[in-house]
Amino acid sequence: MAETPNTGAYNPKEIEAKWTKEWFDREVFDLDILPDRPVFSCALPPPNITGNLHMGHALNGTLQDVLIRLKRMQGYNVLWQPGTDHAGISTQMVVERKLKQEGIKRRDLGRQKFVEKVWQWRKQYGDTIMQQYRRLGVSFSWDRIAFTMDESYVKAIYRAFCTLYKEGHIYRGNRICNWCPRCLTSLSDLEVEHEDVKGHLYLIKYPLTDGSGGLTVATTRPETLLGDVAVAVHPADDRYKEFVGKSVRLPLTDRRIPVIADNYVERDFGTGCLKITPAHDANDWEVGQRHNLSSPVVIDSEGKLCSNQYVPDRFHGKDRFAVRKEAVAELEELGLMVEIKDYEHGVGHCERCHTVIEPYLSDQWYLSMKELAEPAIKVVEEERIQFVPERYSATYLDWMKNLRDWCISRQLWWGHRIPVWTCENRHVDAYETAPEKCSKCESKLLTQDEDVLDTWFSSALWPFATLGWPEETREFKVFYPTTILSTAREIINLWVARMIFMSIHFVKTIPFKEVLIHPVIQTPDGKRMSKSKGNAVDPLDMIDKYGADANRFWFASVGIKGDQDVRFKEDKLDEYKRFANKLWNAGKFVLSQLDGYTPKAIDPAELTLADKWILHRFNTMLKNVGHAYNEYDFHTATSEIYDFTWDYYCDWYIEIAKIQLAKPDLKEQTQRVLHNIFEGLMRAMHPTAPFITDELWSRTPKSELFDNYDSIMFAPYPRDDERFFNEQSDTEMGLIMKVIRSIRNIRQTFNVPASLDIEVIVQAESANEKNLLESNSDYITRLAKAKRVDFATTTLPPRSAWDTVGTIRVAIPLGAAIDVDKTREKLNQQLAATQKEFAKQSQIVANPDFAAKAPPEKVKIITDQLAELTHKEKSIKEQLKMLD
RNA sequence: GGACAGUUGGCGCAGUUGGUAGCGCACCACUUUGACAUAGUGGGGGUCACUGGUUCGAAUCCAGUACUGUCCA
Repeated sequence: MAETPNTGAYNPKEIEAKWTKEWFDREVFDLDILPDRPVFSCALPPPNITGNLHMGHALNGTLQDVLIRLKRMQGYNVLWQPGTDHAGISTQMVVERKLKQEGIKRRDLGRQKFVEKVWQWRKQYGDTIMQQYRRLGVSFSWDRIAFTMDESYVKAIYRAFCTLYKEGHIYRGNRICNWCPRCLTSLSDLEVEHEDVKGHLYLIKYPLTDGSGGLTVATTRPETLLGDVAVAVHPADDRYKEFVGKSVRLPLTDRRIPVIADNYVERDFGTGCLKITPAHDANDWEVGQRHNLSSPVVIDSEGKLCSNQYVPDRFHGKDRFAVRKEAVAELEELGLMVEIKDYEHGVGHCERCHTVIEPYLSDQWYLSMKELAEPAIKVVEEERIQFVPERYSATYLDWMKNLRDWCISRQLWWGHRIPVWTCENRHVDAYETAPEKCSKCESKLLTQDEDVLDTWFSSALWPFATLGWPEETREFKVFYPTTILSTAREIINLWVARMIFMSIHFVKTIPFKEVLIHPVIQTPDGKRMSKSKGNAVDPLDMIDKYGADANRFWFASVGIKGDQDVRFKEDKLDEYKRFANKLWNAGKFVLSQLDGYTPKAIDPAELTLADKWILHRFNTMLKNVGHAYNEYDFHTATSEIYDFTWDYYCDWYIEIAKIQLAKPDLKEQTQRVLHNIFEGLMRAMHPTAPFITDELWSRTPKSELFDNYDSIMFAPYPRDDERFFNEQSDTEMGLIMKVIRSIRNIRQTFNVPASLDIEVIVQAESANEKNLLESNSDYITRLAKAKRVDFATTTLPPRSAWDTVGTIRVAIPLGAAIDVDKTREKLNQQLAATQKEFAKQSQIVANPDFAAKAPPEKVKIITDQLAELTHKEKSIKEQLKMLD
């Protein structure tokens, strides 16, 4: 029924709806742990609850599902842990925006009410992406969907935090952090996107207080000069040595600031004089610390100029960018602006809202990284954790070895509130649950820290917190450490690294053994897909249009072993849609031929050449697919299956099977081969295309061996069977196929109508080849549409169309119908090609070094080819002569 | 600025130890034969980015250059 009316074409929508319902009704995805089985597990990188499924999710979901389904079929206990994270900033933004439409402001609502609103939103929309994943057919352990704000997960986070706090790894620091003036929160280094921006380099003169001239500093941010506390030069810079120790007058204010010497200054940059603004630049902060300088704040948390003694009244409360303009104008008027150059430089932007980051001096919580990083570096260096492709371990190690402390606090309301309480006597401590009294003085007057934890802090515990840690659950014992983690490369530092050091620290083991880094899907012209640019493709639209299996097939085809970037071309989905249709129709045909057939194993003794050949091809394919999956080479696995199905099974074997099925003595064995391969092919393909294979497999008759399997997804994954490898059949069929193609070629070249029965003359010099072709002439007559093949004629009729296959001549006597000029033209073309090839080959052989240095088997190949070419040339010349 | 990757017919890509360049789409021609026109059959089309090196022999190995992209600062 799953067909488009009147056409017989495959209709994926109907099949996908049917099986999705079936799978969920029967709860086939729920976790089931069976005794004495090997284990394969992985955790889905938790998507954000505000998110929608994008191409990256769909790609990564497909790759993991292929592995999970494969391992499940291979008899493993599998766990694929799904779930979402609470996405502090994003979710808060979304809910704030929604409330704003209702005219409600977050601060008016208050923290508790606001958090309630977020929970309401989460209940209504927070599962959207998980529902979208269903369309892809992924076999998560659906009964185990986790969320980083689940009660048990929260426990894990507070356990982790308190442990790190008590060990001294977490501390509070007053220092420069990345601040988003729109989100009003700090961000970690990794949440800042650096982007090249066309700006200016301003050269500003700071007059010396002794009246002996001035120093010209270079800056991209003149508005920050109000917070300057020094001008720095390089200690070895002869141009400025004499000024060190003097002071300058800060323009736009009356302040005097010193000239200092510091190695940090790059002599070649700008003028070699650097203004130092410790409160608004991370590097300046370091300089300020070294020289014991103060750090006046002149820009507030909202990016406006402060109303304080450092800022002239006229700038109070004005936006930082407005003040930049005004300051530049004033400096020009004062004659202190020496030069303004165009200048392109990297500027940090908030990853979520794209506001320009303001380096901001504030109190934040930090996780000290040095001790935690060390063992995490070791496990990758010692290859206890391996990256696939391997090159990404360098990305990881590079970052881990140059790690700064991690700012883990965020000034948000949605998230895990930092479990640190301060009592009335200023005793500070961390508590896993809300304390009744201070741990030090027993005071009952305690206040909790206002900040929440970075979402990535909770995600860092994902692989073990979802398994119930710190409880020793059964799942934890069975499935941890997980087997693989599959993700995108931009997440290596943000998430993968953090899971590794957290797992080592808390669980004393690695979180996963291999990290699979999949490619990034780009637009057709190689640009990054992004929702805001409007060039993103919605995978759900693609599933609607081409079917989930076609999409999965494409995702698998570009999997891990491929490039690091993949350009999205809709044509490719169409190709795989057509492949699904091809499979569907082949299935229809095969199933229609199985009336009255009882499944039986194949007896290798009772096979025709074509049977042996297709079994050889099938088992070769299975072997290659097995190897490919072992290496996470999804591309090879996919193309092996695709090529076997279309090029060998459909194009050749099914056509030959039609001949054999018509012969009573061959019918049953042909059914057997047709059926065995088709049934096995469904299982081989199931991990990539679960919907169509489940449908076709469910309709395929099966032997009692399969009675124990409820669904194809639990049936054993097919393995190659040595008994069916048969190279000889491959060589022999290859020759027959070449002869058939040769006849087809002649027919087309000479416009012999398909309806016209023709006689074909085949002359083979080799007795073996002759016997082979003769005993399989059925294949030739049927597939080349010949009335009869004549192997006996030694003298060819003069007006024949010819072709050669190795030393075999293939001819069709056309009599008066032959176009002599056309024949001559074709033969001359062949002659030229043969001679060209001959020249090329003989050049190789003519080189004395070739015979001397090349391995003998290679020499033989070339000399054999040369002999064949000579023969071919002779044959063509004979044919030409006959035309005269 | 540092690192990584890519460059093969019009387009998207394969090409595992170096040994006569393949696939899909598109293109041209023929075919509605009873699994499939979302198909079948045949055909045209590439000095494998450039330069140099190693080698009897290089798309393949090495070095450099150019362009494109990604990650990190």
